Amino acid sequence: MPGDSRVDTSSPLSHLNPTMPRTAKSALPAARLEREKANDEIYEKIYIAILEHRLHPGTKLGEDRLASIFDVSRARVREVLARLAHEQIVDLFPQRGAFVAKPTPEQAMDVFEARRLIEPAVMRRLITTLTPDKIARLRQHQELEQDARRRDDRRAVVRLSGEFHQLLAELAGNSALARSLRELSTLTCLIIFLYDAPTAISCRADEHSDIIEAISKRNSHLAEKLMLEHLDHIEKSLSLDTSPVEIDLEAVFRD
Amino acid sequence: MPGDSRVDTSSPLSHLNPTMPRTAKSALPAARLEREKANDEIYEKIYIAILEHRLHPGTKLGEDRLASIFDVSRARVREVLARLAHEQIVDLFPQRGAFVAKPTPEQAMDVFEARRLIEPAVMRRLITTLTPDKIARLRQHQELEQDARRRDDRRAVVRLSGEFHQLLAELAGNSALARSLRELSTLTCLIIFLYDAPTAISCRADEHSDIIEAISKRNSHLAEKLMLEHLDHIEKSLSLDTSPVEIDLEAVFRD
DNA sequence: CACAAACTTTTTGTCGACAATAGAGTTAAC
DNA sequence: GTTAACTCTATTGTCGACAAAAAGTTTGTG
Repeated sequence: MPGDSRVDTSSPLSHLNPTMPRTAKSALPAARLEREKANDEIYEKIYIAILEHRLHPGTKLGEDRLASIFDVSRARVREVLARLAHEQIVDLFPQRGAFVAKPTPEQAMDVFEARRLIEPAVMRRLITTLTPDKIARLRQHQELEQDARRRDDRRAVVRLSGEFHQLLAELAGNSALARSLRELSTLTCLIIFLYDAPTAISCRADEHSDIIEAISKRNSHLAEKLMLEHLDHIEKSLSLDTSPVEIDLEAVFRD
Repeated sequence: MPGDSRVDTSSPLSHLNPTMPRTAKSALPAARLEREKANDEIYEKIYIAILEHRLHPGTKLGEDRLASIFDVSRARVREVLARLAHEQIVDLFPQRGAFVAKPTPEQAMDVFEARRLIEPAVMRRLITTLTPDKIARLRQHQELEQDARRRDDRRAVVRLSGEFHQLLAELAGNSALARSLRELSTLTCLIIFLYDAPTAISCRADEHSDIIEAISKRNSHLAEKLMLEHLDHIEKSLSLDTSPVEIDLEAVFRD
């Protein structure tokens, strides 16, 4: 769930601080969740649209435009855009508005380097804390993905591929790593759109399956190796060396 | 600079997308920066206050209160609080307001696990890209820290200790890792306040110096080892096993 | 005396309006 | 024909006011 509405009921040490609501009334009223949802829904709609490449990097997200589309006030839209901006999904230019982010090649390389560091660790942690339930959830997600592939639904494939990695991190059980990987994963979606060499398909179909297999056999070494190869395949299929920030028009038309 | 006002002038591929401002007029007008600063300033004031333990975890941050303190409208305060909330520095309870975050022991352990993963990688990267300028900046920061120690300014010491790790990540040159580490570092400040065993001092004085020494000698192996030990020392000085979320009052007074 | 209900106060959520600025279009001058 | 300055429009930034909800207070009852 992306919209992390932190209605955290577990507040430790609350007895120490008089400013906290004392009577922690267990589960929350749920009535307000509907209110909250309003904002989260429009957040998620934009988020998904971007992940699925229905909204291209660089496109402007005008406040009034979105406000009338979702039939809410601009203030709500503004809040959502701020959230997206903080997650680096949109760039916010002061006095100019919000644009879907366009990670630079440098950023892209940084993202992959970070993923190569974090994801093997996620594999290790996931395998040491593995349960049948977790394997089931992975297989379940894998079916969704293969379904989308069979339907040739490119957009869903891209999104689900990203979500697969997020799911791995979530199941691994380290909130900090999961948080980081979520951001890296969404950025990767943008990067793939911007730099994917048109010939190559972003993710080979069975690599995720292979990884799940290695996990379910608790073969940590293999799982890490497959993950690294998987990340390398994705990065190799990109052309990050091209188009350095500005095309030198003079050079193009010289002589 | 915490307030990441992304006035990114480098927009690659902008020629591909007609919705982007074409004439990228080099450096930005600077007049608006003063406007921006207004918000960033109040962000940073609260941020620093929390890092320095002048604002304790759990304290309520009322909007009206802050608005009159900083003499701005509530809307500005709201925006800043949203930003802090996204960085997990404050918890935002719907319809109730903003409170300085109180990471749970589980979160705390996750944070340290993530740091043990990321920071050695930061050491490696920093050393492979080391320049005299970077060493100078590290030494410079180190002096600030020792100064604060001499003055016995505990608050500054805590903050500067955290910033040291952020500086390392920044100098290492990977934006994604730097971003993650920034969050982890600020969370660590909160964690230290909540769980520091009162006997132990949070950071031994010379550990940072030792790390800088290892870096300047380009001894990656040693730097990584020292960093891991440093993190272990911090974590060991905490009592994360105590106070599990809720004190069982009945058990306390039973028989 | 304790507990519960109703009322009051305080605080947050939401919205619409106004001011300020950037970008586009237009006109004029060279 | 190209460039420069100016105007005009559309969009963002900012604010104050109103509505809704929670916390605090008072009152009444067992």
